Amino acid sequence: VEGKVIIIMKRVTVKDIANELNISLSTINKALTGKKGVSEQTRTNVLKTAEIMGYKVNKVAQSLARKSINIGIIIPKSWPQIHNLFKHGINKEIERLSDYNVYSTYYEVSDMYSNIETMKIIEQCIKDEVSAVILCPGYYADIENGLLKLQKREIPLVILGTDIRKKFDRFTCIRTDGLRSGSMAAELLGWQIKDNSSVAVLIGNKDLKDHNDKVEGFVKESKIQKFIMAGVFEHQDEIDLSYILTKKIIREITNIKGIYVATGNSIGVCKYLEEKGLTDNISIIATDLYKEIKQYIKKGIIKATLFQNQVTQGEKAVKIIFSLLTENKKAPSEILISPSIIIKNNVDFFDLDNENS
Amino acid sequence: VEGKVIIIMKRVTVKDIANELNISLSTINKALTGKKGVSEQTRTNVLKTAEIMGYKVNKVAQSLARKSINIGIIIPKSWPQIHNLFKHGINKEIERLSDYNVYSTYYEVSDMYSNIETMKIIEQCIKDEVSAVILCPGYYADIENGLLKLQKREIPLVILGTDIRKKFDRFTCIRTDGLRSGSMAAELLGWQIKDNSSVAVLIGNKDLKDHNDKVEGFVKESKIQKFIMAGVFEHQDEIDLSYILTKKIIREITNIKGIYVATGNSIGVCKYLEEKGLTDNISIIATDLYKEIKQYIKKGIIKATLFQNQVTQGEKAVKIIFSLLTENKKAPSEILISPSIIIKNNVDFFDLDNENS
DNA sequence: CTGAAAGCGCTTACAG
DNA sequence: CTGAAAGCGCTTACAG
Repeated sequence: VEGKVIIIMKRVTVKDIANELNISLSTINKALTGKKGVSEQTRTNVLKTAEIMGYKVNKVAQSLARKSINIGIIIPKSWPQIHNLFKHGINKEIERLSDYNVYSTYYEVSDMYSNIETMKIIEQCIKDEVSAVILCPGYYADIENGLLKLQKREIPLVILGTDIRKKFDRFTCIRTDGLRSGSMAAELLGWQIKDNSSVAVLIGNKDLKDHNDKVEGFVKESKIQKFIMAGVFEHQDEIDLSYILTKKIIREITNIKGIYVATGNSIGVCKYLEEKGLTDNISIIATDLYKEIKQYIKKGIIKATLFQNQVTQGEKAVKIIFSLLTENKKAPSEILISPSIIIKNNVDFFDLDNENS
Repeated sequence: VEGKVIIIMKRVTVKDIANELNISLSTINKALTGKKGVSEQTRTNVLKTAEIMGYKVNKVAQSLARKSINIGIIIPKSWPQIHNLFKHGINKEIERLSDYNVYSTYYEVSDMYSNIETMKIIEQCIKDEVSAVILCPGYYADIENGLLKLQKREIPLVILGTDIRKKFDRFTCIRTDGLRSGSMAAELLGWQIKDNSSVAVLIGNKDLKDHNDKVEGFVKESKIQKFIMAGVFEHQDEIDLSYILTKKIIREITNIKGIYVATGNSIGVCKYLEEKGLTDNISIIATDLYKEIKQYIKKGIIKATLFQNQVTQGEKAVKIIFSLLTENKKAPSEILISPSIIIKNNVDFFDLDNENS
């Protein structure tokens, strides 16, 4: 038939290389995987020949033969609404890789501020000889020593949802793009409110780069959208605090028409506006998605939310570790993903208990 | 450490079942995979024991041992802007499964209306003994006979982007949820235009269920958003036609403030409005994403587009076929996915040449 | 209908 | 430093 295109991958195997060079399989393997016990000359030779012949390791055969990969996951017990999403993504991908001889060990820390505890757990991971570590988000500070220990043992690390200042080899941060998230919020808000209205932004903590990025992106786009940025407020991810802050904002800012809540903590804001009957006058753009937020979207109180795809982040973390460990494929030190825009008419697609992508 | 949770998958293998029952491996295999050459009693016994012992086939080992899987892909040569996205998704997933002994054969048809050609190609697929078929979108009619032939030979089929009337076993349609897409478009438009403005909808063809669904969803939500639905127009996915239609719409509909283009063919609309300097007065919600649409979004002429995630659809198609063939896991006959909302500030995340998810 | 053997492409002790 | 052998968990001819 005209237009038929067949793509068959003629496999090049270690055996082919062995035949080509008249060397044993074990030597080939040592050379290819960087293990000791081969002369530098043999190694170079094997590597070069493999390259020329177009050899690519067959991960399927490899995982059948090698030892297990054990991924350690450090995760705070607090705020399960969000952390369970990461967990779900991680588990989903590990499940998918279970035939590849991959499993996981979970280590729980009490809350998002547990630095000393986290340090201890990192040491435990090392003792347990985990193959890699995934660190779920928290307000981490002073855990640099722990990271250094992982670094020294060449244990790969992926940090989810937050950034850390230091960049190490074999360390990757995965999070949403804060700058873009902020601009997206302002763009959506701009469709809904008139020029020269006032808007406010609520974030968790002014010390976090991610939170500041969101503000910066928002401010930039708000100039284009022609509304007035009336202030940034810290709610420390406490519902009560955001409730009180909203009260203050409503009282003090004249002509306030929009609020952008840049973390998942938007419930307090909605609660206050609902109680005071102000929901028709003020548009809320929220962040992330869980049961309560879903309800506020359906009621039309939250107009849109920027979902940070925690499930996808969790999946990516496992994928990155797997290709680093099996193919020695290095990931960039920072991966910024795009938040998804969720509105009333697509919120039901995001069934957080099951599938998310 | 407190809170440590280890999950180790103790593997149950065919050997374990063989030992348990004192039967040979080949008999176990025949029973498990539904092949001929085992007594019904043995089969039942094996199946029951496997169930009880929690046996799950190791796909890694399986794919190392079995014959190749060859997926046939039928794809129109026309409109590469969109079809290349499907192709990209399919290739990406096949590449990921290449270690699993999976490859592909592409069969090209001239355009989206080539029914006779498509029929011939289906027969060619059968001759080539493909393991499964993926059919990329077109305005198919009268290809039912071909589908029946696949059905008779138990060759799984996945149809992308469109629906077919008949439902067969082992057949799956993947496409975006038309009803929701329509409502989403209306919701976004509702943020941007005043109550009682008029809006119009452009679709490809009134005979297609998918296109009608979009209209239906749009009409439903437009009542809530309080704007007036002034008409539905067919553009047959021709740029020229949509250009002329837009002219007609502008001339005849008073107070027109919004246009929803429900297929990828929005370029003609933008062109007309841009030429006549009407882009400030009329909001456009488009569908899908390619270079030209990207540019119109950046210029602010298209306010938002509902991207139908063709790449994801392609990936899903391959995944479905793979689990059907290797685990006998049946997929539903219809899979509706959610379109992604793309606006000015997140359009750059969608780099269609590389990664899309 | 049932079973013994070889092989898929790799890795891993172990011996030389 | 180099190599021969066994094994990961399955499938596939082939023989009985």
